[in-house]
Amino acid sequence: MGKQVTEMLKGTLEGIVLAILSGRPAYGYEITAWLRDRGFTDIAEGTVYALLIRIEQRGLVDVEKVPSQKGPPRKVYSLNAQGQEYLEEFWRTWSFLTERLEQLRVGGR
Amino acid sequence: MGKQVTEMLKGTLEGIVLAILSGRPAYGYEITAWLRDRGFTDIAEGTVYALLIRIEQRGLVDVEKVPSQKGPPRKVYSLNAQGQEYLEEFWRTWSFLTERLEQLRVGGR
DNA sequence: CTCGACTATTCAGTGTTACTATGTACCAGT
DNA sequence: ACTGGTACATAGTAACACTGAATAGTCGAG
Repeated sequence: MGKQVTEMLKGTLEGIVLAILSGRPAYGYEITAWLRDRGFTDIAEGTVYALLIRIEQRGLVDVEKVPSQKGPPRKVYSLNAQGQEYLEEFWRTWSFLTERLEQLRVGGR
Repeated sequence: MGKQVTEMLKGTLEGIVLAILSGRPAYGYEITAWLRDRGFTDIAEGTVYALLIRIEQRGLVDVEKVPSQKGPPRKVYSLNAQGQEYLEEFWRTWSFLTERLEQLRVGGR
């Protein structure tokens, strides 16, 4: 991908991760793999972990340490009520943005 | 608006401004007013000017100083070929992002 | 049993971007 | 002159993603 995506991801990557977690609990390595799978080829691992710590400190997710069969223990994150609320706010903001952008795209004026 | 929009705008505001300029040339004050009009209520003036200087230095726009009837001369920006190309790349990146997000929104998985 | 491969997390340092808060300057109408 | 609207610029700050590396556990191959 390119630098454009990197900058565009600011603010949205957080929503993406929260949206993933709203479907089911997940841990960092898993989320990174998921993103890579979906075409976000150059999201650094470190980025995801930093983001997870951030949303944990803001109280949007609950964390549980789960032993793994093949590696160090996983930190499994799940969306809590506050996170759910924040995610809904995220979708509203996202809708607002996409609407404006769509207008610009077709109208160009 | 809120903090969420602020972060989401990083990377997209640039595209928004370029998209505006693809419709017709415009100057900073005008662009700011346009944005405010469209609901981007708390985009600071300074932000737009800084952005314009950035894209000018990257060679995406041409600039012309035009005297104004009511104030200091305007710096009118217009999209050049390189900017057009960059804008198209922006739309591709944007499409990629919206597709993923839309999938996440409906699927939640 | 050691080495490499894969799993899994963490962290220090950097660059980009938008915000806040000013400051400068020009013009019109009173 | 003074005020208000027009128009641009800039210094300092905060947030976020990236780079690059370090740390650590498990497993299979040689």
